[in-house]
Amino acid sequence: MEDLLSTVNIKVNEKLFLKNPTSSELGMKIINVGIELLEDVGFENFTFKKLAVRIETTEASIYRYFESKHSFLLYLINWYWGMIEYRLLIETANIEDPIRKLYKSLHVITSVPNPENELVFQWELSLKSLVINESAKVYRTKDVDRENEVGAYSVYKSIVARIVELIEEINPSYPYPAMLISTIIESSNNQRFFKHHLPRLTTIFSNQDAFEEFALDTINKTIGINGTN
Amino acid sequence: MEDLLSTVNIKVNEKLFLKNPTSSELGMKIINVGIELLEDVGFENFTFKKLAVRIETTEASIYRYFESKHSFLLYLINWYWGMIEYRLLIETANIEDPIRKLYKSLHVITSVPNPENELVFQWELSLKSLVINESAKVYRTKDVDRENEVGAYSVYKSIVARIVELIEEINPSYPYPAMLISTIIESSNNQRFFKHHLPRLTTIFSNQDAFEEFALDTINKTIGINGTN
DNA sequence: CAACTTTAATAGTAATACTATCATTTAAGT
DNA sequence: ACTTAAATGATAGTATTACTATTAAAGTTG
Repeated sequence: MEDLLSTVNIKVNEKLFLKNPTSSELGMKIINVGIELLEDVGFENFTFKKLAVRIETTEASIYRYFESKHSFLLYLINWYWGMIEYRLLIETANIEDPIRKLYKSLHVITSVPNPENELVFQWELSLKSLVINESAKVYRTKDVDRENEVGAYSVYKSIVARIVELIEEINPSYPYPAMLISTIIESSNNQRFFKHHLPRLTTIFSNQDAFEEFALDTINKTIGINGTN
Repeated sequence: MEDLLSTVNIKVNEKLFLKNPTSSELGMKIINVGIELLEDVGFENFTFKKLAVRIETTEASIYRYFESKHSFLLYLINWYWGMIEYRLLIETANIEDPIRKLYKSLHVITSVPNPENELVFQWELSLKSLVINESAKVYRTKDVDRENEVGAYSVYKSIVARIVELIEEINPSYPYPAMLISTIIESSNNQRFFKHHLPRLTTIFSNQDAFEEFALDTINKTIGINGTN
């Protein structure tokens, strides 16, 4: 698997920025250093002022790209989803068996990149922890509906729809495919957060990724796959 | 079931307030009107200033009770958890069969109060929607660890632990009880939020509570209960 | 009714979340 | 090389937020 970012560029909904940050050096710096700063201080303590200082530009310049720190976060999360959707596409392209396809999809969606492996793109790790730590905040605001109208969540929805189709192919009588898959996606982030901060709320195995196992076990049992994966 | 609130008073960790709001009229107003205001404007737009105006007091007076709006939210969520723990205790007290006990517990934890039924306590509905809309924000901050140290999440953890025990009694070989139960709890809030704002991420049945069914189905299948509910 | 606690009133501060203006640098086209 | 446009930098300013501090008034208790 080669470097996706350098070859493919992920399109993000144009309503999420004022000016495309991937179109300029400053824009790219905002993204790169922004992810870093978000990781360091957390969303609530993150300000464009701080970011401006860190990349040696001005607040006003950043505001030319993004309306607010909230839409900046939304942009980053959407970039992440876009990347996942792309990976979903290419990494499952030549798999015929819907069950294997589902397993692969689950892996793409829920796994955490292993720092020992080659990274698929530069800020893969930071972005993933950003998603884990902050993504739940992004849609739980009074603005969801407005944002949803301009398509801010359509990538997320289409990822869910794609997996729902797979589940329906495997077991058309399972009644809750969308619930199941969005539960797994959200839980992936939750449980990984718990693991670091509230370990008694989760289950930890020392040597392997408990969440992926749990997800697989849950999916298998709920939709009724009894294969020997 | 009589009015719990009027007879029992839910103890909330003392580190979560500067002065116990249940000890005075103003304190109670802060809670009551605070819940209302939070529901109206959402956590990000909520300020003590606005609350002060609405209850005709001053910002400074509110700050005597709570350190910040974040700790106010944390207090409310903890009050909610405390209430759930209490209900868990009394509503499952005389159930012997661990499976029935688990089902009842699940209901207490995940159900949304039906406005057509008698309410168990006054702000039951508002508080529940507060939990649904805002609770994910409460622990996903850079302060979790510090707050966790002073016990801000112990009620939540003890609720999870209680259900984990039940699951272990029912099926000692199920490997992920804590993950399963915290997933269900978090998902309960998520899915109900999705239902209102991002319906394509969830499954909706017109005539019944799809989430409770889903939760039951998932629990039954994952831990291996094949009874007839 | 004195002592004490609680609240109200007012003021003030540093930081946040922006918007506006204008000068300067850089890049792109002819 | 020259003109024009676009992007950035520098600076300033505003309303709101998230507090803290001080003093006065009101209510409560012993």
